[in-house]
Formats: sequence, structure tokens, C-alpha cells
Amino acid sequence: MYALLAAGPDSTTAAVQLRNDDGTPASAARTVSRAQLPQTVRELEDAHRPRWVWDRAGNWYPQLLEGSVRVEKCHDLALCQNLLLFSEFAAATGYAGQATPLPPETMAPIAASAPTGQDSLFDAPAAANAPQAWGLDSVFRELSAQKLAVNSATHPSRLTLLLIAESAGALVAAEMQHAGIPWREQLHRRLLQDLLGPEPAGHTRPDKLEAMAVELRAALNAPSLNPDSPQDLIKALHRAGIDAKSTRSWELMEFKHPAIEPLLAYRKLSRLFTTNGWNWLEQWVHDDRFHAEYVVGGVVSGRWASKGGGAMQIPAQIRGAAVADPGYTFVVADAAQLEPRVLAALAQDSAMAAAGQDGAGHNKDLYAGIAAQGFGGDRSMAKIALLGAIYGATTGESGRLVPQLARMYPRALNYVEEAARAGERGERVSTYLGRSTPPVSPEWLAGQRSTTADEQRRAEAAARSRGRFTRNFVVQGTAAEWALCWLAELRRRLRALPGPSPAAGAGRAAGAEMVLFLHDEVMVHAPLEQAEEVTRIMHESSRRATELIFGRIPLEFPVNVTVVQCYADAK
DNA sequence: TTTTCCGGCGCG
DNA sequence: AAAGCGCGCCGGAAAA
Repeated sequence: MYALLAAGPDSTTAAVQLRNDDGTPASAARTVSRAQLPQTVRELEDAHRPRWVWDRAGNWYPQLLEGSVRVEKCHDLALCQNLLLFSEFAAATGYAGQATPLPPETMAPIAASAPTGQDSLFDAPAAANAPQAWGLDSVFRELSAQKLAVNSATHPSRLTLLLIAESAGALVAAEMQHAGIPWREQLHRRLLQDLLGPEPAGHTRPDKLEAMAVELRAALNAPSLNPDSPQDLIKALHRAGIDAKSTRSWELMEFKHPAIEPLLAYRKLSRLFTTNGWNWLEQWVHDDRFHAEYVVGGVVSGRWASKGGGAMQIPAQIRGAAVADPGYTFVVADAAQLEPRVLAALAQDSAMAAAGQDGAGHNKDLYAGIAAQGFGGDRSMAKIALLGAIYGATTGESGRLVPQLARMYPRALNYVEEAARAGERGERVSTYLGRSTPPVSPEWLAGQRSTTADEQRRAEAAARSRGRFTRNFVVQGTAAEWALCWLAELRRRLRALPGPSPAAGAGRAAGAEMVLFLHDEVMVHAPLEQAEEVTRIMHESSRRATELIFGRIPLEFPVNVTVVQCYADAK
């Protein structure tokens, strides 16, 4: 059963209609006011558990969540359209000519972050192409076109799974955004006070940061140095006899000079102050919750991105401020060596798979397994080699170790090599479930036909660069699909847990809910008594995700789970 | 003045 | 040890 949802005749109303799986109407279209919508959705959800079909989850779901209404499943037309327009699996279906341009995002961002020029530039073309009214008929037409495309694609079942998982991701993202990460403002302030000193007034540096700047100026004998200016800094470094090409910290660490230590210390503190200091707290944390904003499929590979507050770059330094509510705990899980395992599965490399399983068919540390098979037991060496193979390293330690890996696992290495060669030729590559790279630009292709020696060198560099991108894309993208399926399965199981019991007392607003997702890591905020059950669910969902994508294979995708009160204690 | 780019660094 | 993928955010520098 589908429930189609679209804007009504005017912006204060919404239109809803039930459709059977074959597309025939199961109810008349009704128009309800926006204020009434949550109640209407709740009733339909309870009665039919339909798959909600909407232009994009972000235009509807946050409002429903505000009204305490959750839905089980949806079909996000915008996300699915984006997948189908690019997917090689659907390239021959003629979908591109059938797709209906979607309406723009209409919801205001969660926090009052100033809209940037980038946003308006990004939204403008979509708004210009979108029809004035995106009503139920548009929703139905687009859904039908997408279903047709999937059914006539080269791998219908894979693409179906991908669209379902991506849509589930849209629900998870909105729900996590709604819940927010438990974030203790007072703890964060104490942390800042300890590291930086008291909150500075106006636009001055905090005491300890300024002290570090003073020390640095003295060490460099540069009284007027602005340590935030790279140009200023590199000049001062040269004058002090430090012959660095850049001011990157790993390069500076090579030099022995009394200025290096204060400089690195300044950098570290400065970053904390500017990125996750008092201003950040003010802007993003309210009522002890950090409301992250996720962008599903925001990365070409299908990974999520985030905007505002840097939800996916929370530094270890401040994770101590993320503490579970009283009576609650965090259950934090991360997939162990996800990308290498994905590579082994993609390439069906049984030797590499065997390195990740013990004799009894149980998982073990993949890097350690590979190290035992060919790197004299040196785990870090095996890790560097494997990551180098996935990223396309050619020089350095990583580049030197890759050939050894290629001898051990020709199938796996061949798989990423093929992807790289295809990318260099300007071809597109796809993940296992059918997310494809964007086509190369005409300029890129034209560049490849250069004639002069200089142009040719640049073209070759561009080709190699694209090869590294496509090489990594197949692995990173399929890993993102695994994570998406894991999330979807987690969500399904968490929803089945008993909710907060009224007897538990005041302040118990929520049951177990996901509050953070970080590519291969997920954090659930759960009532203490459900910690064990949630832990079990983490493992179970991982097994199910693997089976959904790859079927039954002789390789597991284990997750490490920790139950902690504070995010800083995870791992 | 405003907008865009870039270096540097946080995360995976 | 430091070069090899994908991002977002910040401040300063360059471009408009």
C-alpha cells in the first residue's frame, strides 16, 4: 500500500491519497490543512502501514516528527530520482526522458544558520524547472516512472534494495536530526575553560590562546606576527631558519626548533576555539542537544554529508561533552574494517575473505589476518598496504607495499585496478547496488585528446586522478550501501522495542533512538535496561545487511559495540 | 565592499 | 610515516 503526499491547492494544505501496490486508487484524494496533517498521517499509518511517497522527506517528515508522528517506510522521490538519473543499471530504460523535475526544498534549516550563496545557487535551477504545483498527480507519475525504470533495469532487485535503503536513510536522518545528540553545555564549557581559559569578550583571543601566540612570537623573534596568517607565518618561519615549504603540521614536526611546539599547540587550540568553541555551542546546542543536520547521499559515493555544526567532524577533543541522559546510556557500534571487507566481497576474493575469518568460520581482525598471511604479522603494515590499494597509492610506504598485496590477493586488487582503468578511460563505474559515478564532463574528454606535450601531461594526470576516484568509488560507495542497509535494519528493530514506560517517571521522553551516524559508526541513546537488547540488535542488523546485499557469503561484517555513558569513552 | 578560493585540519 | 579517497568548517587572501 502506498500513501501519496503532496502539496494541496495552496501552501496551507496538503493532499493525501492511498494507492494499492498496482497503482490503483485505494481511497479518494483528500485535502487537509497542514496543521491537521500529522493527525491524518498518524491515522493512515496506524490503519495501513503504507509506504509514504513524497517529493522529499525533508519537506514533510520534520513537521510530522514535531507532531510526534513517525512512519515506518517511505519512498523519497528526490533521492531515488537522483540515483536513477545516474545509475548505469537504468541507463537503457529511458527514465531520464520520463522523470518529472522535483520541487525545491522548502523547509527552513533547523538552526538559524545564515543561508549562503551556495545554497541559493544550488536551489535555483531546480526551482526554475519545477512545475508550479507539484500535486498528487505529479507524485504518482514520478513514482510510476521510477518503478518502471527499476523493473526494466539490468539489476532490478539490487536497484530496488538501493532505493529502499536510500529512502530509509532519509527517515533515519530526519529522526536523528529531530532527536539530536545529547550534549552537555556545562561540560563543554568546562572543557573550553580548561583548555582555553575564560570565555573571551568580543572578538579577542582567549587567554591561553593569546599566551601561546605571545610565546610563538618570542620564539620566532617576530613581535607583530599574526599566527593565523599563513603568509605571515611562513615568512617568519623562514626568517627563523625553518625551511618549510608549507606550514602543515606534519611537515613542521620534521624540524627541530623551539617555535614548533608552541606553533602546533596554538594551531590545536585555535581550531578548538574557532570551530567548536563558545560560538559553536551558542549556535548549535540547545537544551543539551546538538541538532546535527544530515544530507543523505550528499557525497558522490553515497555517503552522507552534513551541514551546519560539522556533525560528522566532531573532534575527539570535545566528545566528552556528549553524555547520555540519566537512566540512559549510549550504545556505540562501528563496523570493523568495513571497506576492505567490502572489497573482498565485491571481488569474491576467497583468500582475502579467509583472512577475515578464523578456522571455525568466525570473524577476526582482517588486517591481522592479512598481516599473518604475508606481512610477517605486522598489522599496521597490512593496513597501510590495503588502504593504499583502495585509495590508489603509488609512492611512499603504502605504494611500496601494494605489490605484495597484489601477489596475495590478485582478485581483490584486480577489481580495483579495473575500476581505476575504466575511470582513466573516462568510463563510469558503479557500486554493487547500482549507484554510478557522474559522467565525465565534455571538457575532461576534450582534454584527453590533447596534442601538445604539456597538455598531454596534464591530461594523463587528470586521467590518473579520475582513476583513483573511480577505484575508491566502487569500494567506498558499496560500503556506504552496506551502512545504509545496516541503518535501515537497525531502525526497524529499534522501532519494535517497547517504548518508554510511564512508570519510569518524568524526563523519560524517549525510547531507544539513533542519535549519530558517521559512515561506519552509529550511536543509539537507549534506556539503561535496553542496552543489552540494543547491542544484540546492532550485531543482528549487521548480519542482515550483509545478507540483503551479498546473499550468503563466507565473510562477515562484524561490528564492535561498546556501552558507554560518554561518547569519549567509545572505542 | 562582497564573493570565491585556498591552506590547513577535523572526521571516516 | 606523511600521500592516496571522500567530505565540512574556519580565517585569510585573492578576485570581483
